[in-house]
Amino acid sequence: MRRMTARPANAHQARLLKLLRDGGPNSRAQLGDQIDLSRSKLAVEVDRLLETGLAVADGLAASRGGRRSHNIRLNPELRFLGVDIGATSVDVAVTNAELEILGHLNQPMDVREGPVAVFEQVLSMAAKLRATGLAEGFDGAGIGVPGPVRFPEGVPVAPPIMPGWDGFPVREALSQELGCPVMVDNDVNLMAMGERHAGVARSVGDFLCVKIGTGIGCGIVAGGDVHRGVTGSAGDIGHIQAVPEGRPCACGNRGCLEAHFSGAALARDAVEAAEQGLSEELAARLAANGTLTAVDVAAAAAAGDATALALIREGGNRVGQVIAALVSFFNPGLVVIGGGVTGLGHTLLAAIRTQVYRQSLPLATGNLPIVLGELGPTAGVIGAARLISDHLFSPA
Amino acid sequence: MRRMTARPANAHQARLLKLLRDGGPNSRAQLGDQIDLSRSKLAVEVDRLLETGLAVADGLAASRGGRRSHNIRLNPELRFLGVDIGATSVDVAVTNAELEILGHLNQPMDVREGPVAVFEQVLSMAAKLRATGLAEGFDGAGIGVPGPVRFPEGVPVAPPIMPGWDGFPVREALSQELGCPVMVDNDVNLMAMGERHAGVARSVGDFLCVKIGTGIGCGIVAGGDVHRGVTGSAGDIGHIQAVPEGRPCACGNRGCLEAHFSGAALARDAVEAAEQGLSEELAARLAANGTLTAVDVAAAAAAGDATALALIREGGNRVGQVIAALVSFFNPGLVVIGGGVTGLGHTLLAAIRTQVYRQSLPLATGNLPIVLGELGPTAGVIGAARLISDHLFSPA
DNA sequence: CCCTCTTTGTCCTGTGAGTGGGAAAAGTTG
DNA sequence: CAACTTTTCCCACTCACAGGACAAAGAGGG
Repeated sequence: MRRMTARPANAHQARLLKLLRDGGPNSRAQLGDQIDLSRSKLAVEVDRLLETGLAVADGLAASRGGRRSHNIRLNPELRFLGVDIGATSVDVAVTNAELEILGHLNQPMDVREGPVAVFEQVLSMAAKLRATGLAEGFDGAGIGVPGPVRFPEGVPVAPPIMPGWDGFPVREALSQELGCPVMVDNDVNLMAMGERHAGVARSVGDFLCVKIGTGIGCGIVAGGDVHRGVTGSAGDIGHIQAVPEGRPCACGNRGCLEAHFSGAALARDAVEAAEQGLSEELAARLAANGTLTAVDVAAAAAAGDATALALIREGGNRVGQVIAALVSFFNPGLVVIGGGVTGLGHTLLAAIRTQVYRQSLPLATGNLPIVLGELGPTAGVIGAARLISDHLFSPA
Repeated sequence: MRRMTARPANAHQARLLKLLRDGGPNSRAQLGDQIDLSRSKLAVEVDRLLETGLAVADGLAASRGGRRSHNIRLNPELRFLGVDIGATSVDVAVTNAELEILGHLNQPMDVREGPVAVFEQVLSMAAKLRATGLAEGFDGAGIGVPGPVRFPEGVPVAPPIMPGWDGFPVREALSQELGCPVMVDNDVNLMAMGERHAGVARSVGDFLCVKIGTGIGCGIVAGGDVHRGVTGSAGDIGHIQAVPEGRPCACGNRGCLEAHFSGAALARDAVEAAEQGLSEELAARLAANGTLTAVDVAAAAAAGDATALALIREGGNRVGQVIAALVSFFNPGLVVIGGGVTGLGHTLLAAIRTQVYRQSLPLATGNLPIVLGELGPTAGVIGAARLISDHLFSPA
């Protein structure tokens, strides 16, 4: 099949495509209810979408008391690729035009191997997904990278944890390789977009999405749009000082949040506790695997291990303290916690909530839910698909 | 003269009005260069503005090499009222449609006296300005209050420092009294809008405006728009914890930024230092006036008093630490420092800069000016006038 | 099964916004 | 005074869109 090359010709068509994407198949009449257009104009625009192949007819809709309407849906053969490059692993997924995940692969991998090696991996994963018959090609791809991105150009800038990526033309290179349009963004921003599209943040216009993985970052959504800042580094909260004169951090300062709590810091603390004999549970796991991760700490905590619980609580307090400051500043309507350490679950959440509710003013916290992300590892790839579909479903 | 009641009938007219407001008198041809409309259409819309009296003809423009053009300007009889209610004083100013200040009054006053007493004062100041012949009436008024505001309704909500104002229908009451449209916002947001309209932040789309007066607040401008948060309390950074287990604050917590550095805290510290005999300069001023304010500290510092300088530096460090966190989070293109304590000048600025440049990542601080506000006490009233003019110069 | 009512889809025309060209008016420059 | 510019006014033409008329298709009642 030839890939779709059409783009909406005007704002109406773009609007219709987004309605179909977010609301699934719809009858012409239902579309008419949601959009402010005369029936004649609507019919013309829908016909154009059918002509260009962006949408297709899909049988008859149920009757609403009169003549039955024809259903319209986005072309079911459209395929988006969502790529979420984390610090230690890559997620690649294929979605249809409604951003439903049709296939999803995850592989451990170190970003520090550099863009060339990583993209080789990504492309082979994409090829594997294609080989299963899920897709014959891709109409667009969204890529998330764990660092700041100059958004318009799709180029990482000065990424602390991924040297070698600085200035690498990710967007252009992948667009060339995949033969389709590509958009690049920070992985945390994509997670926020994912949760907003299909997760807990559906229909919330102002919220924060804190991702605690190997590092810590924060997606900022203001007025429905992602705020990226002037250099694309907005949300980079890992190096906010959480502890005056605290631990040294890789960035050269002391007391950075990331140095005190993150997947990496937690693992280090756990190993230390195990070696000092503070926790049998952790020691046993260390002996078994030779190493510890956040998952081990979560398991130990679930088993009631006091040391593990204390580690989580202390970390939660640190993060909560920073989030409390951000809540006072930003006054969001929701805070979503996501990333690798969400396995720590309720213990972590409780510690964070305690800090935030205690330290921020009642007006800001009064009706502020602080919840775990709903989509887990798929948030990033869904957000990536959403990014490119937003781009492609806008007037050219 | 009857007040203008016309409003722009469409987006083109609104656009033209804003061009005339921000760019001053302009010829039709110059307007044509700035707006994407055919000459014929432009002529029609300009004529309508002239008909409704929103704009007037204003002589001939200089020739650009051919026939001379007629100048168009906003009706010079339009008057906006800008009101900036601070914790301890009120500013009231009259502007023309181009937001130039024609008259400005300032009076000490305590907000805690409640809305009725304050508005009596404001109305009498407005009447005084009117009596000078500057205005025969007002076409709109913008009001800034020192606390969170539910923006669409123009009602203060749960303002910590102004009990008695909670839920008071400021917008409606003043609209009734003044007989013109009124908009209400947080005073810090208005300061940000003022600096953006006519001060250092001209043409900066993403910046923070930190106002250090009796308390501390922060105006947030993202993508050219003020971010107010879901409950209108965004930017309320005075109660972010700056010192773990620090001084008790009126809010019930400990270590709030505001408890450690603000006009009020600085005055308290200065008195304490004077009484302990740490500073002759401050002691002399205390003896002379019976009290000390930020102005005294500034004067003492200017005279080289070591204690005063130390107080300023320490305060600057505290604020700088918080701003550093906000810079990491928000990634602004500019930070403006304003409010009553700007008299502390370079010493304060240097302390803040040091902290921010040290604690935030280079990508965020690389090209980040941190400067004093340019407009001083007029920022608030200009912002207020801007607020109402933005409202009135939008399609109805 | 027939009749009426409702909903959906199509066609057609009127309207108003907006564009673009040309001519007249009003300048400047040499 | 002639040649050239710029502004302004006027007019015809295009285009998007609304809204009504009408046909098609189905539901439901007698």
